[in-house]
Amino acid sequence: MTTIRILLVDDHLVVRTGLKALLGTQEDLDVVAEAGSGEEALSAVAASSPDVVIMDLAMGPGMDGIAAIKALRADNPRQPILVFTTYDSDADIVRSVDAGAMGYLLKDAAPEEIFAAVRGAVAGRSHMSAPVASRLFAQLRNPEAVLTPREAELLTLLTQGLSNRELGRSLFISEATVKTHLAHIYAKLGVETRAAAIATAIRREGMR
Amino acid sequence: MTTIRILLVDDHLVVRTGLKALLGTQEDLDVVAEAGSGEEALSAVAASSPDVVIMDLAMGPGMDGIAAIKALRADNPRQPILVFTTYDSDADIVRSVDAGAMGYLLKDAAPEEIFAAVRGAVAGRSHMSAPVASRLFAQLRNPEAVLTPREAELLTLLTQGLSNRELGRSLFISEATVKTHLAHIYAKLGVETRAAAIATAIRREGMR
DNA sequence: CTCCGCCTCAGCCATTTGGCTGATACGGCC
DNA sequence: GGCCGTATCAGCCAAATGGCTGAGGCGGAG
Repeated sequence: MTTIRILLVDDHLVVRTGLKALLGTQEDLDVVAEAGSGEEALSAVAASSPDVVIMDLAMGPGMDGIAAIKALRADNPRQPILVFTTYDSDADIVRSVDAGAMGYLLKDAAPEEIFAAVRGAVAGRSHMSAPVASRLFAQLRNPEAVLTPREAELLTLLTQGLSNRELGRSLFISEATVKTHLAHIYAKLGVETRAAAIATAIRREGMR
Repeated sequence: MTTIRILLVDDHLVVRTGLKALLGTQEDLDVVAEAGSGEEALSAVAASSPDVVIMDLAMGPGMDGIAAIKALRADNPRQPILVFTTYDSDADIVRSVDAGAMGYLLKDAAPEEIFAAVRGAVAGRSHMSAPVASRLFAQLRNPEAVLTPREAELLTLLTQGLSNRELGRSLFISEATVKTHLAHIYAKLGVETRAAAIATAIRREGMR
């Protein structure tokens, strides 16, 4: 049995240490490199060409996890990448899978689940924690609730606290159009006011 | 030199493992118990009476970190407690100190800082990570920007997406009063609209 | 006791937002 | 070619929001 060589990417030393300790209990798993940022991750992959990359999404200033995944995939499209993060926001999940992640683990996952996901990733199998999977299924069940690109763009600005006038100016569209988009967004999010939309978006969609 | 007996409280096994590994490198520090929830923390303290409790604030369902601190302090007012968390939100900092925490560490703190904080806590010294301290100082510099209890209460409901009418009903006050409070809140947060207030509150004050 | 901060409420008015209906245009799909 | 989803815009009207001034009660600090 060949050992699986792993790169850990997380901006918290404590998390890296803990993960390394847990993975170290398995004979076939070996952490060969660590990175504290997206930039470091890129050079670490180039230097040690790991079998699997385990990456946190939230990573302080600079390149975030999604961007790092994309960059890694651009260099090597077959590099298996596992997302390992605290939150299961719809937006993060979709963007991660979109960026090319092989799996999506939550930080409260049981060690066995993590081990299985790592081994599976090398074998080409993808894995998601149960709460993550159920969220994805929920999205698939009512695709009409998925925001269009333009709506998502508008929602992002909305959560910055912009008024309709400002939204129009920022996106080079009229206020009328802004109102149309907003009405659609409200319907899809299941809310009736801008305030609730912002609250929902920041909490549920992970727009921070 | 007597060894310092530590209780770790964090709902993530990975974090507990990492922290234990880091603390284990120090001869005088010994993790004698772990807890994955506030409830577990209470019985763990009763069972092993640690010298220091290191506690995460965010802890899944059930009792949160703040409540756990209060409960611990109620049982034993001299129990040193260190908060160890990811975010440095104003609200969390103030509430932690208020609840009786001896220190406030961020999860990206250097190991040496964590060790020093633990040893200091036992000796009766309090410690806060630099970003945390600067936030507290900022609050002290302009006390007029601190929300009154009633305003904070209103802001919490505001971030749930309630309308003025609903806010009034929830707090048993007239809409006129709601508007007065809101005007004060906007001024203190440095925003001009409800939307911006919600965005600011959720992101900066940590109202999730 | 007096002053001040906090909480409460009222009225007025300008602006913003939300709900509605309807319309044009473009691109992909069958 | 026709249909559908997306994006764009208009006009109208009701409701919600924000800015302003003013004011009463109440409790703590000086």
